[in-house]
Parts: sequence; C-alpha cells; structure tokens
Amino acid sequence: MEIENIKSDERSMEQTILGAAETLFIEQGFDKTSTGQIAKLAGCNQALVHYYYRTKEKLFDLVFEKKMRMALNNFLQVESEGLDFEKRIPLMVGLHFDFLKNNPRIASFLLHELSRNPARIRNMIDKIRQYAQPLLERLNRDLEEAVKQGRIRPITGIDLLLTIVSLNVAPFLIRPVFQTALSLSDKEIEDILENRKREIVETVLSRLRPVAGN
Amino acid sequence: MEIENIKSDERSMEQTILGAAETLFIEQGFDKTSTGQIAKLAGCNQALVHYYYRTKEKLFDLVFEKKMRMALNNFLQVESEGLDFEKRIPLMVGLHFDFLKNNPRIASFLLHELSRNPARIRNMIDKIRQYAQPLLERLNRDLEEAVKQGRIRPITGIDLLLTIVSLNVAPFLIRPVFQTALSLSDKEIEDILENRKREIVETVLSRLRPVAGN
DNA sequence: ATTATCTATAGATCTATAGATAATGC
DNA sequence: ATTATCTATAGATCTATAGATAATGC
Repeated sequence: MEIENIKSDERSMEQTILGAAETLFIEQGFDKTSTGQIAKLAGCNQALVHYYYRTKEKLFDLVFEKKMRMALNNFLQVESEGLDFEKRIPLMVGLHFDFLKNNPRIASFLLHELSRNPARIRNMIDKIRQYAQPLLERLNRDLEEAVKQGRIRPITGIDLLLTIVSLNVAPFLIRPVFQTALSLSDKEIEDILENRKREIVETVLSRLRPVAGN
Repeated sequence: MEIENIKSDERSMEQTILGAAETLFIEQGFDKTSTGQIAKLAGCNQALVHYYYRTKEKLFDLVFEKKMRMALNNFLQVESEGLDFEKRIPLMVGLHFDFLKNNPRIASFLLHELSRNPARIRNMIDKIRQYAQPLLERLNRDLEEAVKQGRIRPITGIDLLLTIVSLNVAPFLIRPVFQTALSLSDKEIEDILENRKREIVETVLSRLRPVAGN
C-alpha cells in the first residue's frame, strides 16, 4: 500500500493521527497496522503517535468504539418506522445494505477484531443492551400484532434481524474474494450488489407472508 | 492458551508438526501463530518446523488448501439429491449447517485468510471452477424445471446458494461474541443453533414456495 | 552416509520511552 | 513555561538458517 501524508493545515496533528489510524486499522486490522505506518500516513514520526495516544491499543479503542457505534446505530435505526411490514422490510433491508455499501470494510473489521478479543464486547454490552432492548421490544410487539391480524407469519424479532443482517453482510464479506478471483469492474460489482439487494428483500418478505389458505 | 505437546508414537514428527500447525492456524490465524508455538505444541524445537516445511507460509498453504477443499466439498455436495425442493432444502441446509457445527472455526478462518491475501484464491480458482461449474449447472437446470412446473418461484442457483450460505455461516461468525457477551452454556448454544437451523430452513423454503393465487 | 533433531544466532520488525530541540503561549 | 515534535534506542518478538550432534539405515 502506498502510504502518503494526509496532514492538512485545518486539522491538528492529533486529529490527523487519529484519522490515519482509522484508515489503516479498518483496512488492515490491529495486528497488521504498525504505529510507524500510522505516523507515516499522518506525516509525523512514530514517537508522536505514542505521545498523543500512549499505546497502540488505546488508539485502536477509539477507532473500534466509533465503528461499533456506527454499526449499531445503523443496524437498529432500521426498524423505527410505523409501517406495514410489506413496506417496512424494503426500507429496513435497504438502509442497512446501503450503509454497508458505504462502509464496505466495517463488517469484516468488527467481526475480526471481536473474535481477536471478545472481551472487548464486555465493555460495551451494558450500553448496547440499554439501547437495543427497547427497540427490540417494540419490534417484537409490532410483529405480534401483525401476526394476530394474520398479516404475517410468526417470527421473533431476533430471528428477523439476524436473517436480515446475515443476508446483507455476507456479500460484503466475500467481496474481496470474488473481486480478486473474477476481476470484476466497479460497475459489475455495483450491478451484482443491487440485484442481490432485491433478492434479499424478496427473501425476507417471503418469510413473512402468510402461506396460501392460512 | 495452554500449549501442550501432542506427539504420539504412532505419528512421525513431520505429521505431528502439521497437525499442530492445523490446530493453531485454525484457532489463531496465520499472523498470530508463531513457528515457536507450533513447535511447542508438536513437542520439538522451532528449527525442526523449518527443517520439514522450510517456511511458515508453505506450512500454512498445506493447512489452508485442506480446509478450503473441505469447505467446498461440503458446500457443494449438498445439492446432489434428485428430490423435490420441499425435501431437498432441509437436507441441503441441514448438512451444511451441521458441517459448520463440527468445524465451527472454518468460516472465520477462510474468510479472514482470504481477505488477508486474496491472491491466494487465484491458485485455486481454476480447480474450483472446474469442479463447481457442473454442479451449479445441474442445480440451475433443476430449478428451471421446477419453475416451469410451477412448483417453485424463479430463483438462480447462485442466489439460492448464497442465501443458504449467508444464513448458515452468520451464526458461527458471531458465536464468539455472543458466547462472551452473554456467557451461555454449551447446552444453551446448542439449543439456539438448532432453533436457528429450523428458522433458516423455513426462510429458504418460503422464498421458493409459489405465492397464493399464482 | 543419511536423516532427524538440537543449540545458537543474525537480521528484521515493532512498541514504547528517554532525552533533546523547536514552537507557542503567557 | 508548556506543549509539540524529533532522534535514538532498549527490549521484545519472530523467522530462517548455520552448524553441531544424535539416531537410523544400509
């Protein structure tokens, strides 16, 4: 990778270093990113990285928390409408999918860093629960009501969310493989992703639709 | 991790080293596994690892190819029945899911190592294509026929396989996170996985079933 | 003789800190 | 005075190899 100074006069060197760290950690992960690389990209020497952030781990924590928050916010905002599921699912799936399209490395990054250090999640679990619990409960209530009215087939909120996330995330996890193996152009990738998004919406909707004669 | 000698009199040290490497690479990945760790687990000194396999990379290649082959074999064998899709889907999904249950680290391992070095796939792409092409073509033919007979709704083989793999793999990717965050027992995990498997089968079947009045 | 195994080490990283110097704020 | 930045380096790993010694096969 060509590492090139990204310092501008607008930002302090402290912020520039954080930005460089974000870019490199997301791209390469914690282990393969050295404080020397970060310094080079920020346009300072390696010692300065430690001067501002003391350890590589502390610097990483800032990046990780930010990305985790982004992912969660997006993942959960997704179910805030008061619509019919026939309209709501395309929105939920589409927003989440487009978020991943704009942040194509985020899923790989979080999965890898969480499995590298699962304890990391512990520091956040309470915040997450507090935040996610009410949203999940609302989704469950909406689902139960729709079931009672015969508009959808029974499913738990967890299963629905897990299905959406599984289907949406997978294409971005295997993208580097496909891209390298089949050497596809950006346009081709774009088309494949859009088709896949439609298929995912259809799959989730199918799961919810009442079966004939029921 | 406690590393403890695994040499037995049955196997040569050469094989024991390969076994140790397999265990550690799968568990920790290429970067976090040192040849010193491998030697310790095998019960020899570090130089011997290089005596038999010369470089860590060459040793890794052997492990990687084996796991890749396992994953592909399993992933594709799955569509070899001549049954109705209503019966075939539970088999396809179930076999693949159970394979992952028996090899819970394999998906993380392959995804991570492929994104670490996507060029690696190039060496295999021809073999894979040769092997996968006929199976995929057969699946497509079966699907088209079932569509013509009105037994299922239209879908491509690729979309069907991608849906199954996405849904099946996801629980194993996030398992370490859930396990740590919620500290679940093995029994609880087992139950969750079995429920999830049923939900996945139902989701895939729903996508295929003709809609009412069509 | 050949193959298997060991000890020792060169050379490459990489993190974190110590200590010097330059820039800035009062 | 304080804060920002640099140079230099100690100490920790880790890979790969050189060279010695032990075990095995003819």
